[in-house]
Amino acid sequence: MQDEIVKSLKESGLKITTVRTRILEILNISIKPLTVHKILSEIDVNKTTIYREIDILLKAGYLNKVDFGDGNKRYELSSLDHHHHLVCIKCHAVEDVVLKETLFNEENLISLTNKFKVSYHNLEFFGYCHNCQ
Amino acid sequence: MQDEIVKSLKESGLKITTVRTRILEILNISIKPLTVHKILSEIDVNKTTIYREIDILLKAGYLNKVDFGDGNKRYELSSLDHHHHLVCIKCHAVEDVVLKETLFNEENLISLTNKFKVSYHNLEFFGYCHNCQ
DNA sequence: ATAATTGCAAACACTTTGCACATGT
DNA sequence: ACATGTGCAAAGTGTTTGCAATTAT
Repeated sequence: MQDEIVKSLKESGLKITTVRTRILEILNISIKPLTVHKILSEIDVNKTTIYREIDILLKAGYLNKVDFGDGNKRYELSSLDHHHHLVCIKCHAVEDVVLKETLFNEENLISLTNKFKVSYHNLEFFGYCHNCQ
Repeated sequence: MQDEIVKSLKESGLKITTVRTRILEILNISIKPLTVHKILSEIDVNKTTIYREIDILLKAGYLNKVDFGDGNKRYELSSLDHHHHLVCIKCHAVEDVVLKETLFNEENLISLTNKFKVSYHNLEFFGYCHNCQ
């Protein structure tokens, strides 16, 4: 694991355990956000531990929760550049996409016209990937 | 219930039942998308019936599923104009918002550069409402 | 040494299934 | 009459809790 992350974890009062390291590794390798179920299948560990660990990593800011609206929560590293996902309705392939226009202007408009201070947003696109069209 | 909807329901082979009518009424009155739990608290009906009914109405296209990422699925009438939500992280108030720039252009770009045909998207904003800032 | 981490069993919450009965058309 | 809708009990999933044992620092 990268020295930076190790240092950051220690500063958060988090120990460098096998499970913690493996979760971060698995998410680092994965090209798409993973469910608890998937992570569990990759590590020989009790499910309670995974749920607790993900909670810790989420709260400490290492992970982002991603929701594809299918009833399964997914997680990805928060260190990735800001991006959204293209989720294929048919084969469930997931691609990343970076918007040409950010939503930053929209968020500013919302702040002015709705008197609502936007902290973050969730945006995912659903449709058919190249192979499934 | 509006004649239009009654006609539409009948054409879909769906009967005009008390439960069905009440669900549509409740969602019509509500200013925000509702959870199954909330709908159940408003109607004296078995939970199984609600789950089944929402599934039917979703598939028939009368409802949209909305996800605020808190683990609870919410539903709203699909007859509403296309809009997104501003969800307050603190008091959980929900406002509707219509973007000045649609995501239509982005979806076209995605179609060209990613060869991915977008069918729909999910977009919700999270932050602090007027009162909670 | 001691605070953080883990496993296990049990509890919880949400959702679905099978089947018999009831209702709308 | 008959297809659609409903209630009930039970089963399925995903997630959390309490507590005792273990591990990293």
